[in-house]
Amino acid sequence: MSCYDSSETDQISRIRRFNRYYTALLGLLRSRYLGGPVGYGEARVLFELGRRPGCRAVELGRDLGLDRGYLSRLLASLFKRALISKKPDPTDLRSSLLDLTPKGRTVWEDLNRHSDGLVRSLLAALPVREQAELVRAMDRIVEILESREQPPE
Amino acid sequence: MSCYDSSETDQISRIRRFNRYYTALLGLLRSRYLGGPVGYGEARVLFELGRRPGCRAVELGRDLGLDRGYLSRLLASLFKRALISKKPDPTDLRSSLLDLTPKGRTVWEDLNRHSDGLVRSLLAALPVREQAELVRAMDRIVEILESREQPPE
DNA sequence: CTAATAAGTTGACTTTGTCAACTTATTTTA
DNA sequence: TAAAATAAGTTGACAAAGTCAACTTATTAG
Repeated sequence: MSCYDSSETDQISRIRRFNRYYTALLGLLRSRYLGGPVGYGEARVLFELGRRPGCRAVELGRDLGLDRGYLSRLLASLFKRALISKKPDPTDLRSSLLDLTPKGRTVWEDLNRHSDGLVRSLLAALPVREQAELVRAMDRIVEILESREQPPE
Repeated sequence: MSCYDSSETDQISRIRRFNRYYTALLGLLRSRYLGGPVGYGEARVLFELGRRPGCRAVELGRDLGLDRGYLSRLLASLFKRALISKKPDPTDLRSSLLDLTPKGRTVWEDLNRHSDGLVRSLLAALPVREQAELVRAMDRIVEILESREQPPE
């Protein structure tokens, strides 16, 4: 086995190593949400909604991979706290079009500032060259994975 | 803003994009554990224990980032099902040295086969050049992040 | 020797996620 | 176009995952 072994087995174990490493890192970032104004699930919904104003629950669920029932409750909770608004979808009476309220937008901005801060402190711990290389590698991974013919459903 | 903008703001948003993408991917992989012989938390513990025979609970907890109480219950459950064994730690009567039982080792092998299969099917959806590039990018990310002076606690 | 600290357990609790039944609305199809 | 299939969303009942603090016992530090 050479120093540049690229056997399938080796590749798999390296990817799994990355997955372990990144699971831990994301867990760390996620833990920094504890005690915030909204839970992690709600934060994900708010965040996505902030990026796609006027979308319907089913789209949020698809994008975030959330169960319909769970999402329904998350939305109900956000609605009760006046962070999101609903208006009737003119093309489908079963759905509503969702939006952030001004208050929700404020929380959204706070969450973004918070997330940015976490990532910023990560970057700050690296030399400038590594910062750039890190970002390039991440971009490339997304690019490659998105090019798959059939992303696993 | 040039095509190769590397302002801090831009880097942060690209990292956050990667985090979103990879959160979804890990969630997908994780969901494939549903209905297996052990839950996801137990699987993580088993997996780590398989790689570090004879370790103590506190080390598992550190490495996996698990709460002591939660871990204690996970271990109790694995013990009750005879997947792990304990023997007294000669140097500290509060701790036990943990190991997989033969049965636990079998489950561990199944889990690994399963995880390998998930990753393999991911790789299989990519051209060979991209496979290699993907793995290289992942290695590099781990390398860079591990070089940080103070990994966020 | 005492005080502080660490490993692990337990109880009580919250959050997160899953599943299926159900209602209402839309789409398909015979 | 009426009946059947499907889709969006809600709800109840659960299960899994994770958190927190009090507690016991053992170890270490002062």
